[in-house]
Amino acid sequence: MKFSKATNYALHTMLFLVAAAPDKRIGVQQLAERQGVSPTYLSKILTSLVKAGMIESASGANGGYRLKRNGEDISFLDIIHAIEGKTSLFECDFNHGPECRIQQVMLAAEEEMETYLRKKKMSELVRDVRISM
Amino acid sequence: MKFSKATNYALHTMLFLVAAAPDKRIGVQQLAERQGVSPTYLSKILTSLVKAGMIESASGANGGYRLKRNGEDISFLDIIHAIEGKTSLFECDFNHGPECRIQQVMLAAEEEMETYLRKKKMSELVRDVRISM
DNA sequence: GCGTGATTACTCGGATACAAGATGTCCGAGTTTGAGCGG
DNA sequence: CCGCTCAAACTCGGACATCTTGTATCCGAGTAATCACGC
Repeated sequence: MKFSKATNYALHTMLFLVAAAPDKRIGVQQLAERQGVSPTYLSKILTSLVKAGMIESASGANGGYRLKRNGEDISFLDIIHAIEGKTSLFECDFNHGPECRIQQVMLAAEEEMETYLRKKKMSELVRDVRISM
Repeated sequence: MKFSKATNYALHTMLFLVAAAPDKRIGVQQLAERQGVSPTYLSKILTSLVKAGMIESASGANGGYRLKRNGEDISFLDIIHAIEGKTSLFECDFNHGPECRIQQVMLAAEEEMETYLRKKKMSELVRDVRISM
């Protein structure tokens, strides 16, 4: 039960893109170098974000990634769901009646966390990005 | 990013122990059979709960597991921490200054979930246990 | 009846096996930009 | 100066390699209750 490193990479990349000029494309090499990851691996991660509709990619020279949606709209939860998937963290799969009380508690707990992450937008952090990155 | 099956086994076992007569020892075979797990594997999981001080084990004939602490005191979080460990779910390990804003947000989100799970006690579910198990 | 030893039922812990997912790497293919060259 | 071609820079996507973690099994060892037996 851990968030994957890929999620960390995705979050940092998104924070950087939101902080950068929104109409500027940024190459995956630059993004990767900044975080110490291989470009191809980061590219694979960012593909998930493209599919989720948050960013768009451009091939060719001067290609790269660019925000598609407004930074105000992108929440932590959006990014996490794009990388980790949207299935719930806990699944009770043995059959002791239709609903499992334990399952219900765990789902409610998860919902607490998600509510927080849904409200937290990327743009909130932009002001501090130059200090913390 | 998923809770392990072991956590599910541990939660269900604890729920059963809390619901059972608190002074009665229950063999691992009975507990395992009820959940469709092998006894040795469940035994390994329960060892973690013993080390956490929630239950105690007795060897030999008529041995088994028994609650050590009061069921009222045992929260979901206690059990989850015993199985999954207490390290935080998110760790930003690259060095861009002492505190990472992303890390802070993720920790706060995790804390939201943990607060809920800390308040939720096993004994709250006991009333429904015969229906839901 | 009573102690003593053997048997039985049980848990404990380490070693091992297996599967799945996370984490990366490699490479060929496609795409866009821009430079160079010939007219 | 214009248009064409070609090379360079770049991303994309699939295939593969590796490592870690979760899941589970097996087996020998230890332990406690109980049974059987002999005194």
